Amino acid sequence: MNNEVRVRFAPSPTGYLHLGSLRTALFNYLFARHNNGKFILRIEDTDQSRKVEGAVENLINIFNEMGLNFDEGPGIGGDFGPYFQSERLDTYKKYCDELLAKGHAYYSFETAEELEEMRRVQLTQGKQTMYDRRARQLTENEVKEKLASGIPHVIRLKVPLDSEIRFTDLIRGNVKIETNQVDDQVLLKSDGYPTYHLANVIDDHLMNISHIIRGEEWLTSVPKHIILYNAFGWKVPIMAHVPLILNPDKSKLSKRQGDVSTEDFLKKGYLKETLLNFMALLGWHPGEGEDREIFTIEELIGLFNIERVNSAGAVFNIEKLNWMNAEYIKQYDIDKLTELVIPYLNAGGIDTSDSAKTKRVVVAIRNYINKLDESAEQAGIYYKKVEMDAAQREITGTEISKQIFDNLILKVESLLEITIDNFKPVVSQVQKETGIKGKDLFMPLRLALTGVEHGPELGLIAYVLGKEEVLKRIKQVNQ
RNA sequence: GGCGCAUUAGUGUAAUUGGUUAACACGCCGCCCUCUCAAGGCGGAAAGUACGGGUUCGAUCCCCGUAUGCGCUACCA
Repeated sequence: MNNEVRVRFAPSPTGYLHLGSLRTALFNYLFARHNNGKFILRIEDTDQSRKVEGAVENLINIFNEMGLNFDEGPGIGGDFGPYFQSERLDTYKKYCDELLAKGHAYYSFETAEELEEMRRVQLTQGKQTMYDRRARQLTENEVKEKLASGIPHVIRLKVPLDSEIRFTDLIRGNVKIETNQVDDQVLLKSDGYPTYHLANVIDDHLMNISHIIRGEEWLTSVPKHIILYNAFGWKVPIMAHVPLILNPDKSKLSKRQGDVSTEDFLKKGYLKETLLNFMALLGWHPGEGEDREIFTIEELIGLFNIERVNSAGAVFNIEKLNWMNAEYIKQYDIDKLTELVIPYLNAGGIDTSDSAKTKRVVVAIRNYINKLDESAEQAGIYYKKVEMDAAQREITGTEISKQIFDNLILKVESLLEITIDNFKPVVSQVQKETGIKGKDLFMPLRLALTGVEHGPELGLIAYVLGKEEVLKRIKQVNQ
């Protein structure tokens, strides 16, 4: 027996990665890495009606992009494959037969309509809606006959009655549920595919999963799983059910109220570092005395502790996400950032072939954007032609303006080049020498350089345009 | 309806597992910087810990009840 930590992320391939799933996966990842364990991907594709083409490839791509690497899974390999549940049907069948043989499961032959009718009646009687376990009454011969005549059937879990299941959740503590509340869950569907509950338990056991970290929506089905583990005589993995992520109105985070897919956030220009950092802190905190909120993934791994995950749902606050993303953008390595920004610039119709200028532009705009898709808009001013209307031309044409321009031209010409912070002192110098200050000084300059009355600080603009262009633009206005 | 889980400023969280003026961050407001817009700096408003009972010398923290929210209640996961 070894104590290796092995956790899994087990999504059903729905076509995109929900933020809630990303966080669940992240918690699994952090937990695995923190404990030098293994992080496994298993695809739960047992619902044939919900199959989505290309979903698995897409999923794996996103994880690669996010830098969350699996140790085992589809396309990666591992000793416990296959990692698609749809390829493990024989295994489920075999274990289901074992359950049948041991009397922990039974055949059931109701049609969908019969079940619906049963539920309808229960509802009108104000009773709990669950399978009334009627097929438990079938005699051995009746079952044999029905089987022989080819009536479609499912196999159900024979839940032990009048007892109680207790378990400990790493996040929630002790939970207790009476078995009479537990449905005789279908284990094997009439199409021969297992339900989540059966496949999940068998795979977690066979794949040596030590800890199950998954969404809160599974909490109430834990008793079914425990009954199964017990029926097989298997050890129950340690459980941790993480809280849900909520919309601002506290409902479960859903597509109706905005984007929920990780891909969408990436597309808008939220950095993967931001997303990881932010999602980790949504419902988790490293503990007392820690006021930082910006963490690298390595730091998160070092700090992570599943027991410190909060047990209440957390509202997804996009304002704070924006703030954090802006923080990352401001600190990011400039070359890497430039590389990331270029596609957004191009998408906005900006030509980035002058790579030196592009980099200067990124330096200039990084303090002004929350996410990368705002880049083109912010950068526009650096690529726009100077066009002034009559009123603006009047400002740049005054005697005062001419004085400023003449003075400035000489100074700029003597500069080797305009750097990020040497233009401002030059303007101050002009101010001293001409006695012109404030708006009178800056507005003519701003207009001459950009043709616009608002914008980033002049020093930045001059830096991006460069010495040559600055002189050219001022001289053009100063004719 | 039944069962389960949750509940600290608008939001995310903290509070040495009973003793603090209940802290930090986002957001908001104001001031400073300043040609403008951001960024940055400084400051402020904002919860008496859902409510009601206990236990205790003392409860955000432990127990019970109520309310509210959410989850589950499928041959979906």
